[in-house]
Amino acid sequence: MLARPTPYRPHNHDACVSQALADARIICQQQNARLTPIRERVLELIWRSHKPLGAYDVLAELASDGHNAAPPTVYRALDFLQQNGLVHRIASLNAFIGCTYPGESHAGMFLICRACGNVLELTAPDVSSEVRKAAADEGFRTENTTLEIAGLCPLCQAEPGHD
Amino acid sequence: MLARPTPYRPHNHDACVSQALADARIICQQQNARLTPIRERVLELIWRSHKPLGAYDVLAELASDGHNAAPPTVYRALDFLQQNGLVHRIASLNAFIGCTYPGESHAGMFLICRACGNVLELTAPDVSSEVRKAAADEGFRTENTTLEIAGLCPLCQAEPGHD
DNA sequence: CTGTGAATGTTATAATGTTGCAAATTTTGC
DNA sequence: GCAAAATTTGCAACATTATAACATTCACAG
Ligand SMILES: [Zn+2]
Ligand SMILES: [Zn+2]
Ligand SMILES: [Zn+2]
Ligand SMILES: [Zn+2]
Repeated sequence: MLARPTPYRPHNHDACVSQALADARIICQQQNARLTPIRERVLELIWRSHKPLGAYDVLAELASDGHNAAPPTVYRALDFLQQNGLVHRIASLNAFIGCTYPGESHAGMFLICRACGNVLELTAPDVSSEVRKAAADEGFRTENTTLEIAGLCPLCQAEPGHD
Repeated sequence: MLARPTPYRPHNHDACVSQALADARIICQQQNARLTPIRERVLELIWRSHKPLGAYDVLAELASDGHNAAPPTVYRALDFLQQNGLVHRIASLNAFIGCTYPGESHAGMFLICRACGNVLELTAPDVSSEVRKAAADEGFRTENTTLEIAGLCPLCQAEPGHD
C-alpha cells in the first residue's frame, strides 16, 4: 500500500490540496450536494493548513481574500462540509481539519501533537471494533464516535520545539 | 463484582453523591490537595446531576445558593477537580461530569445518550490498549485520550422520549 | 419568464472561556 | 505567636466560539 502523505512526512502540499478539492468535487457530484464557491474556498483554506483551523481563522482568511464574510457564512459552510464527510471537527480544539478519507465510511481517530499542533487522522478498525463492543456490552447504540488523542508526534519527541 | 450504580439503573442518588464527596475528601487528603468549600460545592453540584453540567450551569446553581460567583471561580474549581481526577470534561458537550472511578488511573470512555442526556463512564481496557497500539504504530506518544460515544442508551432505544 | 427552494448576507446576540490584578486566606519558617 | 510567602478567591473586563432571526440573492424547474 502506498503511504499517504501525512503532516509528519514532508510532501507536495499544493498537490495534496488540489487532490482533496478534486475528490470533494466528485463526492459532492455523486451525492447531489452543491459545492458552491464559498464552500469550496473554505475547504481549500482548511486543507492548506494541516493544522486544524478555527472557524474564526477561516473567517480571517476569507477577509484577507477581500471576502467580507460573517460568522454564519463560515459555520454554514463548515456544517455542509461536515455533513458531506469532507471535514471533521476536533472537539477538543474547537477546530476543523480536512478529512483524510473522504467518501470512505470511517470513524476517525485523531493524533494531535500538543507541541507542533499537527493532527493526523487515522482509521483504526481494531479500535473501532473494540469501541463498538464496549458500547454494545452496555446495550448502547453507537451513532457517533469522538476519538482524539493528545500527545507528542514522532518529530516533536525527537526535537522538542520543532514545528 | 458488585454492579456500580449507573444513570440507567435507578439508585439512591443522595447516597451516591455522599459517597462521591467522601471519596473526594480522602483522595484530596492523600494528594495534599485542598478541597475547599467552593471546590467541594462545585463537585457536589456536578454529582447531583448525572447529566453533564456546563460551567455556567454550575454558576447558576451557585448563584441560587446565594453565592455571588463569577466565571473564573467556577472554571478554577473545575480545573482543580479535573487535575485531581474528580471530574471529567466532555469536550463534545462543553460540560463536566463526576468521575466514576476517581483515584483509579483510567482513560475514561463516555457513552452519551442524545435522547435523555445521561452519560455513562466506562473503563474499557481493551479499547485503551487498542488505542495505545494504534498511536504507537505511528510513533505517537499518547498523553491524553478523549473518547466520547454519542448514541442511544438502552432505555431510550426501548422508550423513545424517555428521560 | 416566473415561482420555489436553497444558499448567502446581515445584524445582533448567546454561550463558553480567559486575563489580570487586588484582596483574603492558608501555610511555612522562624 | 508572627511575619513572609504561597495559595485561593473576588472581581471586572474581555476574548473566543457559536447561533438566531430575518432579508436578499441565486439556481433551477416548469
Ligand atoms: Zn497534505
Ligand atoms: Zn509535533
Ligand atoms: Zn448516581
Ligand atoms: Zn437515554
